[in-house]
Amino acid sequence: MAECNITEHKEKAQAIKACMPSDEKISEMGARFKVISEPSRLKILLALSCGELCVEHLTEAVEGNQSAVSHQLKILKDNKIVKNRRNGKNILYSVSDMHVLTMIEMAKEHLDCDE
Amino acid sequence: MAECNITEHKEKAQAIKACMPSDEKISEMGARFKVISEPSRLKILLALSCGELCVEHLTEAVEGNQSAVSHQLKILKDNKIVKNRRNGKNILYSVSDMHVLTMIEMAKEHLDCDE
DNA sequence: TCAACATATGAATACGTGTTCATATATTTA
DNA sequence: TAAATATATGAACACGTATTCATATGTTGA
Repeated sequence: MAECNITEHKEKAQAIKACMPSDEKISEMGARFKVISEPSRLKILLALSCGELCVEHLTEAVEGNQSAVSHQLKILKDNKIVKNRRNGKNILYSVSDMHVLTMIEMAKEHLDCDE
Repeated sequence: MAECNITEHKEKAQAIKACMPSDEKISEMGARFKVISEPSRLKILLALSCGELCVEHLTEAVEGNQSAVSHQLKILKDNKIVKNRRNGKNILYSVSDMHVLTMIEMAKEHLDCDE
């Protein structure tokens, strides 16, 4: 974070406003977190972190139903967090954004510490 | 992540199911991301990352209204992401969970790379 | 104790979104 | 080409939740 070391209290708010990212950038950051905040999507990503999977096996792995998984995969794909490729009748999905996996891993470890 | 290197495709789903965290743990992880996914809360945390602030100045820094900021602060506090202390008429808030700041910082840097 | 200030909170509203059901699209096999 | 299989998608519904408004609570100073 940029430096915001002001002495005056009232000016502090102004200084912070000045170094605050744009609303657009904040929205983008939030969107990123929101995508991985939904348990159903998180579960899908945890499954895909083990490697490429077709929708059928993925659905089985997360114990969901096919339609719901497809809907969530679309959201993940639109957000460029997963990618897919066709293989015969199947479409194989895999994680394309390793950065989110890192964050998920961090969150997981953080929880492990608490217990 | 645990090892999931199976050769058989169908068994893969079973293996992934076996090493999948519990639904409860997944929900907790998701909740953690959800708290910092809302732009208004993200903005508050970015402001507080510069140091302790009272509600009034915080409200000014994020250009919000007092009630909305208070509501979001309650959510952040309930989730143990911020803490507060009274100082005369004012209540000063600060970040208590440095781990989320790290993740926010990561997300911010990741965005900076794309542009 | 009263007035002024700072913060919190309850209720109402509006809005986004995850799930489900039904169905469409696409690919392979017979 | 028809049937079977795999995946995607649109619409309806249900649900959570952020914001706003009005007001309550708590603190200080006169």
